[in-house]
Amino acid sequence: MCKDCLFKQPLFNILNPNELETLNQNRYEVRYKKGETIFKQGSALTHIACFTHGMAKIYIEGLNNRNLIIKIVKRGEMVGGPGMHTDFKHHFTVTTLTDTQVCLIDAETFQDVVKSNNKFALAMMKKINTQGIKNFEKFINLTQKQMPGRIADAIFYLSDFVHESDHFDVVISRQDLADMTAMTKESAIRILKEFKDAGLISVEGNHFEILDKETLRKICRTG
Amino acid sequence: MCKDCLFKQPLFNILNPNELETLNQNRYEVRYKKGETIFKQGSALTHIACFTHGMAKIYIEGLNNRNLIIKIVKRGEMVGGPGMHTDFKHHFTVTTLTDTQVCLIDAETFQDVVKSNNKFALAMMKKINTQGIKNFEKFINLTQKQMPGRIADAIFYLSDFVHESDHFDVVISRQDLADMTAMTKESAIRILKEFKDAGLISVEGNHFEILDKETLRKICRTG
DNA sequence: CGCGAGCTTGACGTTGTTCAACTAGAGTGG
DNA sequence: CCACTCTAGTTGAACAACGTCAAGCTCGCG
Repeated sequence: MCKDCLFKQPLFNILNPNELETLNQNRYEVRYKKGETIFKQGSALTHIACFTHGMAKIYIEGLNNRNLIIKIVKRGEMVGGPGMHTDFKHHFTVTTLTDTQVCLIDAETFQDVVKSNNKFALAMMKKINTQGIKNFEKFINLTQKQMPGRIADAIFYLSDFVHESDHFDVVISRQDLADMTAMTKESAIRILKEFKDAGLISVEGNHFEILDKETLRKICRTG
Repeated sequence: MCKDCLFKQPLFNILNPNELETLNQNRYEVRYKKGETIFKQGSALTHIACFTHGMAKIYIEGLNNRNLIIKIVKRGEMVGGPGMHTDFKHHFTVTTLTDTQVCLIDAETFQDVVKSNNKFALAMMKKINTQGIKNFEKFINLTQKQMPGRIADAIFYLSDFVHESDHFDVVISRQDLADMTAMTKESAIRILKEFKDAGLISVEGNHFEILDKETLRKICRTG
């Protein structure tokens, strides 16, 4: 039942019981194993996903088999995409990083609710625009910073947003880290080593630890 | 009068006469000379702009005085930005490329109309998401293509969207071209020269002409 | 014990930037 | 009308950043 869901989007509290029940009637739960694909870029957008367990990476499949990871999603988050209300296709691929459980809500039903509740529509717009602001920052990060700045950004993203701790075990591979920062795996590894040698971070396999937040933050700012 | 405006967004046809009149009551026209700034990044988003004459560049002010041009707007287009419905700040700067005339519509009034008319709200969402899809493409263009691919993209953008012709006089400087493609002015010039020497385009000062569309398109795709 | 996937390292080549010099044209004042 | 200046554009040489390729490593797993 959506109304009792502990992991639902705060957004859904705007809905009245009827609307929430409508969504509830048009959803189903699915479990994915690590590495499975929930949405595939180019395929039809028939559902939106709400994460109740696990994590996934959202990435754009670009040129020459290169990917660009734009976001890592976790419990409580909702994934629709810019295909919603437009061409109803997926413009990115979503692949799980851990075993994952999601609720898939019918996209048409969802759009009906948006149409019927304009407070909800406004909140959705706010959500979309907030993502837009983040994308602007990402543009600057990816196009105007050199590799150390981009890796530092990624480390803070993992620390502040994904794992919410200064020391954490990453769920992503080195290749994924490279795909977040628009560089090659080898380069990403080299920068990590530089940071490690400089005493900014500690890296042992998948365990990361931020040691010198100040300096690392400075590298973020200066690029 | 908005209702008689020849250059208004098709979007506004969704509004009923009352709503359109509300906007009409809360707008004013402003003329800008070439090079003037309409919106400044970081300042308060109090109005949205509808272009009735002229052109402008929308760019993000990034690191070390570098800019990233994300769009060129012209007559008939509306500029709000992701600050709308969120923090009500501008997240980019808009500077005119020619003498320009715009209608500035009060942002709060605009939001009231969005709230009251959910068909309009949905259309706005569609518009925002369409821009989101374009931003995704831009991510790939800027991060996964080398300079020739990026310049070729920019040339097609100018040809297909801005000037709508195979031969045109650009309104932007070489520096602007560099800011569209995330490279230095010198690099942009060099690539233009390469294209010229290869017989793909003709460039005389500000006059551009696409000579070999096929090859240029191929450069776009392969990066 | 061996296999394979992900990780790491080094040498090398390419791509793109920096810096400095030079050019052309548009305005400005004598 | 002629210097003069200012800006945008152009070019080349040196250099730094980044990618490619190939080899070796580690560690979990059958």
